[in-house]
Amino acid sequence: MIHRRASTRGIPEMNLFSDIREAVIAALDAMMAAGTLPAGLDLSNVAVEPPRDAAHGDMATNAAMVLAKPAGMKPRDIAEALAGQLAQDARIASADVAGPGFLNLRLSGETWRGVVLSVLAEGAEFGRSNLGRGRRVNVEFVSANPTGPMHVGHTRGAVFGDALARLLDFTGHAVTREYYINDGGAQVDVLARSVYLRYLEAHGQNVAFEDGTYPGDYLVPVGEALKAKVGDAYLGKDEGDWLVPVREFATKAMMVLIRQDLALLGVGMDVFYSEKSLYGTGLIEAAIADLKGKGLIYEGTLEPPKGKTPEDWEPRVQTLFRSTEYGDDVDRPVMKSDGSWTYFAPDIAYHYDKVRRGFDELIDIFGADHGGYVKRMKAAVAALSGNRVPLDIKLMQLVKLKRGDEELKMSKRSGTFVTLRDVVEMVGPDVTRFVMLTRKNDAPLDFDVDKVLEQSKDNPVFYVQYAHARISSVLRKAAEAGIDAGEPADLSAIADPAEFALVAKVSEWPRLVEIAAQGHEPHRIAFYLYDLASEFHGLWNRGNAQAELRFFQEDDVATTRAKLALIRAVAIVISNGLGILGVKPADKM
RNA sequence: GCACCCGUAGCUCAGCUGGAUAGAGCGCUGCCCUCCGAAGGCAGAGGCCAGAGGUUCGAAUCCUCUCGGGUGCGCCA
Repeated sequence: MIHRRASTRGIPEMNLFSDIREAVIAALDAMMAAGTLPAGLDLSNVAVEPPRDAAHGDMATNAAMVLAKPAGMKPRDIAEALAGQLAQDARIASADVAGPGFLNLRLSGETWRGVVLSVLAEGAEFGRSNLGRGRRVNVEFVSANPTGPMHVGHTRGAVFGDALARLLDFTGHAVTREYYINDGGAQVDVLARSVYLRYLEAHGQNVAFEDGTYPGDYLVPVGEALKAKVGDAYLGKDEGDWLVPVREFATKAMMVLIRQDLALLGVGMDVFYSEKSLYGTGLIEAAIADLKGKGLIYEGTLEPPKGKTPEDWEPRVQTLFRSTEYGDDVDRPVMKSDGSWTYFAPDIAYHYDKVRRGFDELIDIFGADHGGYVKRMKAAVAALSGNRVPLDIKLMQLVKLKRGDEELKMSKRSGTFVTLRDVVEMVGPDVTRFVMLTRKNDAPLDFDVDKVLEQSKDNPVFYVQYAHARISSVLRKAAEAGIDAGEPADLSAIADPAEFALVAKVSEWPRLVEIAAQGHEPHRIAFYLYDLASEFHGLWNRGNAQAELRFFQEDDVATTRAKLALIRAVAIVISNGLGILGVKPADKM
């Protein structure tokens, strides 16, 4: 029987690996109590994992090897004794010592059938856990400058951040999704001037887009809207008369655009946080004062970087943050020599505010070109929070958009780039999301718009969706035949090793989710789903040769119902996994 | 010059916080569709895990150094 415990949310959590690990720990405790093992051993390194090779059984524990040294015993002797102790557990069919001291466990058929029932009972909750214990996590992502529509590069960060947020939510964290609007710097002035040119254009004037303006025609309607709003009020006026209101108008328009883009992907934010809102409220000053109070702000002069001295380098005194105290390579300026803040200062203030809002953990998702920024940001958060709040920064590598061998290049100068909207319109949100998550964040990603639409095995999106669709198809067929798949059936027809192997894969799901959540690695979900789909398709294919492995058994309702339970469990996991990735499962292809 | 990321099969990449004989897809080779749930299936070849030391019972994984690729490096956000 499967041991279930209630989480603090009252949700039953079936996690076979932690269940069996508990059994192993209990057995080791019993052995210590009986004197078979020395008392007081540290068991924290004892692990129960799926073996790499299925021939080694269903689960393996390294207990004997980890404990050999502290116990002063031979690994194999410990393993033998542990095997004897575990033999009393009804869930464990056999325990064999192998290799240097692994204990390979084989679980009973009844255990696997119990897993199927648990999965059906938990349904959409299967795999959900209280790992995070309600800790408050802030995930800041996208944060694209409000100067234009989102492009492919932003898409990856958006999908990653959203999937990570869903993953953390699924594992019991209280997640806030946040977008930092960089509306405080020179780039929004450039935006304002560009919109002003479009505004002149809307009034029938001929304008030239020089360097230092944004020539993209996505600003044409913004210029027209501005005309509709203010008429000719800004015609022939000095920049000083219109810059501020146009900037505000344009930024607002861009954020509407960006929200629409995010919505196309199914990404929603809880908070949009304006950089500009930090100025004039004393927040920056307060953040810097906080650091100053800790002795981390001083006036000083930086050394020129060796080997790459800028032509016009002159030593100058600046206000510096002693980030080297917290592992950075050099101290960083927070104030320019003219007394205005550097971009780093509002960033410090922003993170200061996040800490003050009471988050237990911060995650920032940046583009890879911000790699040089990681250490100072971590230093700032460590200093501001007194090392209380961890900050994890995920750097997103580039996306190379391709169509076959042709690379779809983008050029910011000409104003032509492949937008998020382009991609979503070409392949759809689900495919976009899944593909963006089939690589680790720190590995570059090739996105081939032809390949991702291909209906074949080497396209993971299709392969996973196809598995779900096949299951739906069998369930439809069963329904037509009047077979009720709803009630838990007698599952004794699930008995083939190939079926157990599929259940074993299903049983890994809660563990996999935890690993992915702890590492902030949503890509693991995508790879797992591919493995699971592969296992399922494999069983399906074996049904070609062995009719008794087919899920739908013409004249045997009891057997069919058992097998339907099995594949429903698979469908539940696929559906839950896709849910974390933000992808809708397909019922037919 | 310094910092960060990366280096795994011909190609594109996984590798579950240190486990057993390092995996998948593509490509390649050989079998397999009169019928069966074949938008495919089975099998095989292919690896000095960039290199060298170190820690450990045990290293692709941790540490040090070297080589190679990418990114970044004081009044740009």
